[in-house]
Amino acid sequence: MSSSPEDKSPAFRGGAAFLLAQLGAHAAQRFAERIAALDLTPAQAGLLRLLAQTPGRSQRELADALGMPPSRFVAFADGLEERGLIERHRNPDDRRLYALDLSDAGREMLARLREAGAAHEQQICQALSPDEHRQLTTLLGRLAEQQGLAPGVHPGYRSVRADRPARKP
Amino acid sequence: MSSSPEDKSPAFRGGAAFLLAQLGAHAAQRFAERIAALDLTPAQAGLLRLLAQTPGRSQRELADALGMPPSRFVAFADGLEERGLIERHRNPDDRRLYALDLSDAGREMLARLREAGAAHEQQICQALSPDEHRQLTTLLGRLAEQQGLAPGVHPGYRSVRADRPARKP
DNA sequence: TATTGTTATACTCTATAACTATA
DNA sequence: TATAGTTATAGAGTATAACAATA
Repeated sequence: MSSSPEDKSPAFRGGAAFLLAQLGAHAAQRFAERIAALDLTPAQAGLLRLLAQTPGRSQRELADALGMPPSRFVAFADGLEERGLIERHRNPDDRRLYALDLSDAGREMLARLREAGAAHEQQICQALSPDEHRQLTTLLGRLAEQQGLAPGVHPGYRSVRADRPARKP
Repeated sequence: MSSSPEDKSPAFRGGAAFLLAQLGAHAAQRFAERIAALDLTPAQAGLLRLLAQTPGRSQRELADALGMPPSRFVAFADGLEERGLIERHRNPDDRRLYALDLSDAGREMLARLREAGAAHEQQICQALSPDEHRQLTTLLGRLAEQQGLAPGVHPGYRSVRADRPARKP
């Protein structure tokens, strides 16, 4: 059996950058499947977390933060408002602006979202010891910081159906 | 200034799973930008690598490996064949099947692709020391193996325009 | 009858560009 | 005039399902 120059033990799986892309897509997909039980997409979860962090932001700000055009944000926010998870308040000082906030139901949903996130973290990292898990988190955090990535958002939020598990016919 | 229970030094960026999704999307995007100079998409690069690894596979096999429906694979392979990077050979034993292979030009392109991959690896991991870089690769490899990910392919290949940098109007 | 490759079509998602209301 | 939010629309990308050739 021949062996390429890339063939290292135990099995060559590509460099760190490729593994990041592969594992990142995998992790995002699994998370999407998990929160589908809460009837949420990753982008919706991202908005809820964003509103918990900084309440009262305008739709334009939030759309920018999520990387989606304002026109798409409208229907996106509509869905969450109809389900009673977020509230739109008119800004009395500038009546063009909405201030978006979490409702009580939204805060409850966020708590369930955090549980899902913790379970997800364990599922993805189950191959590692607690010490290795911490090492990995530290290394990844340094990479993210150096690459200039904003905490809490990732490009997958741009898509409405970002790795949605299934589709109803 | 208040501090949430998640707020650890130096700045809370989420768990390892979130960082994986974030960095993975980022790495995939940067790689796409880089190989756009070769006029290749990530999925096209994936096919070239797949053919280098195992030549002569049928379109159906390759479509399955890339996670795309056979119907879409046709136009996908057409593009690479027209550019002279791959060749379709009829299988004499079973005339329904094509055997796809790299052309000489395809092999040259693959060499440039490997250079791009190495530069990409350095760009993404520049925050780490050589030793940390190895640690990270090892940890990620263990994660990928435990999660059952096939070496060399990732779900982003499913999309034709997977994180393509720009679009011509 | 089953399978490979292919084409056609209908459908979803999307950005772009108007439009309104406020400033 | 400029900006926040909204709506409409045309275009791109997609899966599904039919199709032809071969087994």
